[in-house]
Amino acid sequence: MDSCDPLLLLERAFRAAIAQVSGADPAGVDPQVKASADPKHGDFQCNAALGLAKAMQAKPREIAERIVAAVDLGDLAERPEIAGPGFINVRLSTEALGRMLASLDSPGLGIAPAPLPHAVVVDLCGVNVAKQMHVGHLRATIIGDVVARLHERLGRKVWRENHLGDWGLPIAMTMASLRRQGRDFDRLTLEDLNAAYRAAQLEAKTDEPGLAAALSTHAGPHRVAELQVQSESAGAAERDAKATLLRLQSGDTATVRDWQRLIDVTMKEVLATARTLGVKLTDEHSRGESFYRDRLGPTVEAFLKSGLAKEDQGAIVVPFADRERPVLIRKGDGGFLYATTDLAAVRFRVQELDGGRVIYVVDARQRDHFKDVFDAIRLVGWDRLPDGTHAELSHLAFGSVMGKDKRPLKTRSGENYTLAALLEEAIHRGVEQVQRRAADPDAPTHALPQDELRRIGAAVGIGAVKYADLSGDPVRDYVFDLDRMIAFEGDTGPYIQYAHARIASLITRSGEGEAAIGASAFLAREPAERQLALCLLRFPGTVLGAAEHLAPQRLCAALHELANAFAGFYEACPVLKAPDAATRLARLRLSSLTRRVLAEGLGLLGIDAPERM
RNA sequence: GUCCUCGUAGCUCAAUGGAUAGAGCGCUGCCCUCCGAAGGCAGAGGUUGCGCGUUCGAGUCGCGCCGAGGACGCCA
Repeated sequence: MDSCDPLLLLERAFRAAIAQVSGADPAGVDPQVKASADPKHGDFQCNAALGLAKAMQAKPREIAERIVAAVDLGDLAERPEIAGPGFINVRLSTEALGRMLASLDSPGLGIAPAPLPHAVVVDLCGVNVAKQMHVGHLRATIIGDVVARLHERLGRKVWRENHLGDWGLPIAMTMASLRRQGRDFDRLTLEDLNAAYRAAQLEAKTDEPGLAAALSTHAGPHRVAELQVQSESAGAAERDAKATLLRLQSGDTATVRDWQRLIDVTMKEVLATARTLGVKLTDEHSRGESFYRDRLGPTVEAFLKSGLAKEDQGAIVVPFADRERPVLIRKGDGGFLYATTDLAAVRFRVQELDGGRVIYVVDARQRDHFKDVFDAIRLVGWDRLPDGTHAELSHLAFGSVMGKDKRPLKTRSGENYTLAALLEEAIHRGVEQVQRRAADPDAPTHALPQDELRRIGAAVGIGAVKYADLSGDPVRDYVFDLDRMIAFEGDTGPYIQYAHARIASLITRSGEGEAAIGASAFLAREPAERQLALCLLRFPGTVLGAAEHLAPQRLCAALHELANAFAGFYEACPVLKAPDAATRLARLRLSSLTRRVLAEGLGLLGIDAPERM
């Protein structure tokens, strides 16, 4: 089977050569082959000679000579050149480039489905029942979706787990509050739930510290009385909520029905938002906290039985050897905490979903929490898969979305932005852009009907927001700036979409059919053609690396580079006006493959790639 | 107080331990006889927060400072 990844072929060849020269076991050799940053250093370089110098007591250049003499590259490349202190520079042959491009241009685009044992579990979205989605959920949802798509593309079984906050006192409080108001549970909107949730939170604030302070500072009797009344009504609300929670836990029919109603109302809007975002998230991906309710007691029991947990000031905690802070798994009143639920969830995901890789796409502020949970899981051995191997537990931590003032994003009136409002604005801006361009009589979108323009505009607006979010290091905060995100210039989603649309348009204008283009040979002789070809051949490795390192930004950067490489090619090598028919077809084929890779890459990012825009 | 994350060009961000630290935005000057100026070419802009160490080689790894943000047992 001929690989279309030059890196793999070169690594194989150099590993053998280095083993021969150094006498080491080939399996343990790191060939240190990488793409050259500068074309004048060749297409690839092998840096292994520099590190071997000391152990072999020879000059690096001398070792490089011996590696070059030993390496068998077949017709992959000419004889490598040695440069600088001992770099080995490799320039691929035109024949090899053409052959690898042809191999890449297959239905799978060179990404071999290599289904590994065990599933991948991605915890994403993480909404709470009765709460509006906000920008924080944007990140958990779209980053999680991309991570899931990447693994699916590699042939892995992927479980998308939307771990809803659908259980516990906050939900009971909201229900109790709505019932006191005499609300009709069949006519609720998420807006209503959100208001009730906030009201319930407010009611429950006992302000006991305030009361104590008022007493100790001898505040006026009026103030003390006021605080006492507030505290008493809060106490009543809390008792009401706790009673509601008890009824829910004991399965009281009416209470359970109302609870289900709250979930339905919330999920209807969450799933609608997921559709707007182009995220693969449906009802079947919901598995909320309530799912684990019968597993919480046994979880604590298991930790107690194994001697890993102990009682401390009435609570049950799991201490760690390397830090002061223990993790609480049961409260003094017997209630469970979110760590308990997460412990039960990790166990379920590893042992019952067969998750060999369990990924939590959650806010970076919960880093310590996940460190505790994962460490506790390893202590108790619940990271062991049915076949005895250990699951990899990862927290893909992401930073906050900020406003231009570098503070958490607010609307002009100072309210928290709902995700729905944010997306609506993005779509509006995208449609505006597309309509403005369609006004140009030369634009292929000129004669398109309005609803088609709106569809394209929505793809641009949503693509802009998603790309901006995905193109940076997830752990860092970023500033939400629609003007920058939606620009057709620069490292943006619309830029890549536009590059894709332009290539599609170029191919259409050529008048050549898919069959004629596909039958042409690949030719990459000119420097700009070679650069484009090398960029294309990097794609399979990029997808693999992005999945392995949970780094969507790598894929973004690769697509941006590819779009740029195409611009360079287009500038230097006439396509439609190529010197002869064969060259014209060959360049069209290179263009066509570029378009496919861009579309595939955007697809992995969950971003639409319109043919015209 | 303890712990975690992040400090790279004016701004937003890249750079599996490799050659002269790269893009984009913004700025200056040129360039549309491939389709749609997505851009191309040239230029200005850097002590990679500071110091010490490991290494043939450090923006990258280790230690210590400085700065910003965050998390810290009975909320989730």
